[in-house]
Amino acid sequence: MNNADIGKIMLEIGELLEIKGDMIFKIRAYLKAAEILSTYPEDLVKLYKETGIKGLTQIPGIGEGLAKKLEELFNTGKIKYFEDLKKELPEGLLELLSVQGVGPKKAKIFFEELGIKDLKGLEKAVKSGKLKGLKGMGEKTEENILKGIEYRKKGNERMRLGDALPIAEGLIKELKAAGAKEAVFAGSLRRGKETAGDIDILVTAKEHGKAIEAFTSFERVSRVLAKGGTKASILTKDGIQADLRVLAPDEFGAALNYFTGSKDHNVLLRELAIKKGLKLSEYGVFKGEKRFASKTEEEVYRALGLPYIEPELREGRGEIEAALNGKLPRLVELGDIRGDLHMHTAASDGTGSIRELVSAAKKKGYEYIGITDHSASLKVARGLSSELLLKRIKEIETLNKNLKGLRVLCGSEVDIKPDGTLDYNDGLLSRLDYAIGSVHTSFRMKKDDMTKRVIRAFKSGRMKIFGHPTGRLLNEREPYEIDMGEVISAAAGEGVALELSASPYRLDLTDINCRAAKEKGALVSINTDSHAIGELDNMKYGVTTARRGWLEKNNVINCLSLKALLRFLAK
DNA sequence: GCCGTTTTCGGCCCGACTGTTTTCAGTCG
Repeated sequence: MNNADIGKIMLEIGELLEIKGDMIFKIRAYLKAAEILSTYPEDLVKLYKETGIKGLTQIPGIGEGLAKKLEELFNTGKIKYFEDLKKELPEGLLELLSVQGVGPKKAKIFFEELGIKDLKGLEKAVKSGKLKGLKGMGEKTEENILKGIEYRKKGNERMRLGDALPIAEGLIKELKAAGAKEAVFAGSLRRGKETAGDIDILVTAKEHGKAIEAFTSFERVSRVLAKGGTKASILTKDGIQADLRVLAPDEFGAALNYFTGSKDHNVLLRELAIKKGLKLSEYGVFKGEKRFASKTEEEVYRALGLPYIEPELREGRGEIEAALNGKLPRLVELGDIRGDLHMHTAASDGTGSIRELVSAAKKKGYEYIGITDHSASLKVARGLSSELLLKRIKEIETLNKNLKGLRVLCGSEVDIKPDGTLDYNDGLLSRLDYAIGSVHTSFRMKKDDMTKRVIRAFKSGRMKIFGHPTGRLLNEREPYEIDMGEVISAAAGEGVALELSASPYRLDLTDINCRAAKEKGALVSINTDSHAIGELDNMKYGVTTARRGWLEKNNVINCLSLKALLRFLAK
């Protein structure tokens, strides 16, 4: 049972309690716990085994009551309270909550009045007109629920950051061209989250109507969902929803803060405001009726006695406490990156040549790059034979002699075989500048075995970077089972850097694991894993994710000078 | 159910919109 599973159980308990109509604050405690537990950096089962119930109550948001339920779950695999709830209310009701416009109250009415137990039942009931006559439900409600069910069926998954960001930037550009004074995106996109559910855009404009008109008639619009005096929603041709809000300049900062979120961050800010006898809303910070901060985000934070908090940190994961104590990290920036240590050429499964990569890296102002084609056994990616790799070492040696301002390192992305050995022999590995060890085969190993496999490779002393550590592909493939807590500790101990793959398909390490790495003293290497020249530009996504993981320059090996990096690799 | 420069009780974020109402509940972000 991993943390995500545990969080899901807490979520389901909370939602069932909502439907049941239990105390709102009890419900909130469960929902909050769900959020905290599912993103908790340590393996919770392990934490319990090592520290007992005390360790669990150390987690903010987990008190004695929840800790006991967790204990029961870990020991028996079940929570009686949850099982009883499920007897009372069918589990299928939870599906209903994912339909836009259906919340706990409606779900309860559907169950009690019509015996609806799941989504299918709801659809049938709507279509046969059974909702009419229920309290508070008319034609419009029926229509909306049907639309909601259709939308949900389409499998509207969240869009990857790398797909959503260019669309948002495109919309911003068009809005500015259409006369918007300021135009920015907010929401999870601004916080740099790995996926976005929609695109929130805020603008200030002289004429509100004009901005709305422009927004709803862009080329990329496929459908206008709503259009009013100050806001509008569209569906783009890429199938993502974009919401526009037009604001007065003097409320821009407060609105930007509010619409950037996260919800948890906002709630905590508001609680802080209350403690100070103030009120915070999307219109500003108020003392009584009087508004005294709203123009810029800096102003809003200052009014609450806080320094500016970077959007990537606004997840309600301790950033406000850190801000209060003057302990906010100085987050790594794209400009701090001095090189890219993971890229492929046409020799294996890439498309470019070393020379092309060198020239592109020079344009970025990099001091070094590492060429890391695949190793021999990875036949699907045309991994290099030992002979070819030896040739490659010589080739790069020669290249470096005539190269100014950039050093090319000769590395390899070496497969970690199922038994934990590396795919080239020791002698050959020792001649490389470094090796990235990666898992490309036998993804379905048991958690324990996978963890041992990787740690054994760490202990070889021949790999300096652990490539895309969890193997996930966003929206496509779940991570393989591995105990990241243990892996991160081992990485810190063995001097292996954990890769943060900047590929928008991976972003692996996750933000949460980055933070755990920082706390345990493991270093991170932010690499693009480029297979084509243009992919070198993906570095920004990696840096964003690193920032979400609270990483600073000194946590990242490719922020080191060449000299310091070589020292790290030689260790 | 959690939590404490409001500390073991009594708090727990704020506002808009929608659809159904005739003053508001439910849902959403």
